[in-house]
Amino acid sequence: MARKTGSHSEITRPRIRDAALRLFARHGYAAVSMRQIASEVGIQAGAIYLYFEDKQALLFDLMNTHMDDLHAAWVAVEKPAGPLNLLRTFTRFHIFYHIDRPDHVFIAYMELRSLTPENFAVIQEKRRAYEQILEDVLLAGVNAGVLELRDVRVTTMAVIGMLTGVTTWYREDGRLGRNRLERHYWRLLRRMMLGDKVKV
Amino acid sequence: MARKTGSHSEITRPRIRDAALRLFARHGYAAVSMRQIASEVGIQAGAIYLYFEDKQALLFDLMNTHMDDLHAAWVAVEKPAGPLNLLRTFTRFHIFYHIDRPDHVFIAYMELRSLTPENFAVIQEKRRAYEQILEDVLLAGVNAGVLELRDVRVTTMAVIGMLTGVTTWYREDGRLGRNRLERHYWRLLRRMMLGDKVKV
DNA sequence: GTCTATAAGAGGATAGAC
DNA sequence: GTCTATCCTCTTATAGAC
Repeated sequence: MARKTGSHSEITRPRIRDAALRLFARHGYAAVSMRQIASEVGIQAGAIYLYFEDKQALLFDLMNTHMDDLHAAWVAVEKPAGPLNLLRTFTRFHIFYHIDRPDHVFIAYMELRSLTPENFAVIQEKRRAYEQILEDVLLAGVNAGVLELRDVRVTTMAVIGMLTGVTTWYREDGRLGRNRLERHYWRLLRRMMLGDKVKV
Repeated sequence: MARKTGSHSEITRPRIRDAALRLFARHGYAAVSMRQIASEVGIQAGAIYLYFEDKQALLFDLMNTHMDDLHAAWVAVEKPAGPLNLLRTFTRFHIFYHIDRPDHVFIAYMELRSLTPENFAVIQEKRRAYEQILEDVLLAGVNAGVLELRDVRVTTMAVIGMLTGVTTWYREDGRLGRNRLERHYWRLLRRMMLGDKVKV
């Protein structure tokens, strides 16, 4: 039953997404024209409207898919027992997932202001839900008496900021490999979380 | 000798800067038109060109002034003796300076990609120099045997990310006052920096 | 110093041929 | 499904009146 004749839907649509993702990340949503995106794909500007209602729908599709993929990826991760092991797993997951998708992350953080109010509300809620994952991990650690934190919410935001900040400076070909990077961050985090219970 | 008759240079120019700063922060450089900026000030678009060569010069002026002010503000801070006290002072300075100027910070981080290569190089170098301040503080702490850090550069970036991330969620009318906020962050930082030397 | 008017072009989006 | 052609609006920037 699959459509075949002359249809490139399954090829062109993802190619438009890829081009838009890269261009939006590089120059910003407002600075990129439909003509530029089309040119990257090798089609005409008008053809984009066969796949996306308008420019805003294209941006929303990129951000929304990213947030859904991020959630799904975390769900798929095997979770170890114990709050501290779980925190380590989240740290590793977050850092690796983010440095592997710098363009997605950049857009998801930077183009929130380019969304319509309705679309913004959707994305913002998914961001909140993701932050909640970390907050729940920390809360479990506190309740289990493993972590010593005065304010779980503030700590959550501090950790998210610290981890996500990696994407702003990490380079794949830089001095540090991804594994050493992750271990450094985990060392810092572990100290931060455990207080005087840490044995370095 | 000051010019007086009919000249509003000293009034209009800063008003253009203020309007542009707010609009750029809210909607992004590329999404804001000269007409919008002029309209906020109550002048015509053409009048902006009396004060700034073009739109790019306006953006650069905002970012460059911000970086210079940031450096100058740190230089003006009274520095205590001892690496740990100095780190505390830097933490407090960075958090307060940044949450007091959310629009400046937002632009300085988000609109780097909107700068011409020449202007980008200038701003990037000033950002690097600011990060160096923190790196030097940490280095002094390590050399004095007060701080225990494996990799000063990575720690610097982690701390900068954690501190600057505050601006993405902090609200002046939120649950937390600025002083309690700063103390929370310092608590986390102190643990992170001191390792097993900390007494909580 | 600010205005109106305008140049010269790029923007998003659509219509209709093929 | 993609093309060309086009509409109409908005853009940055300048010229010249006042």
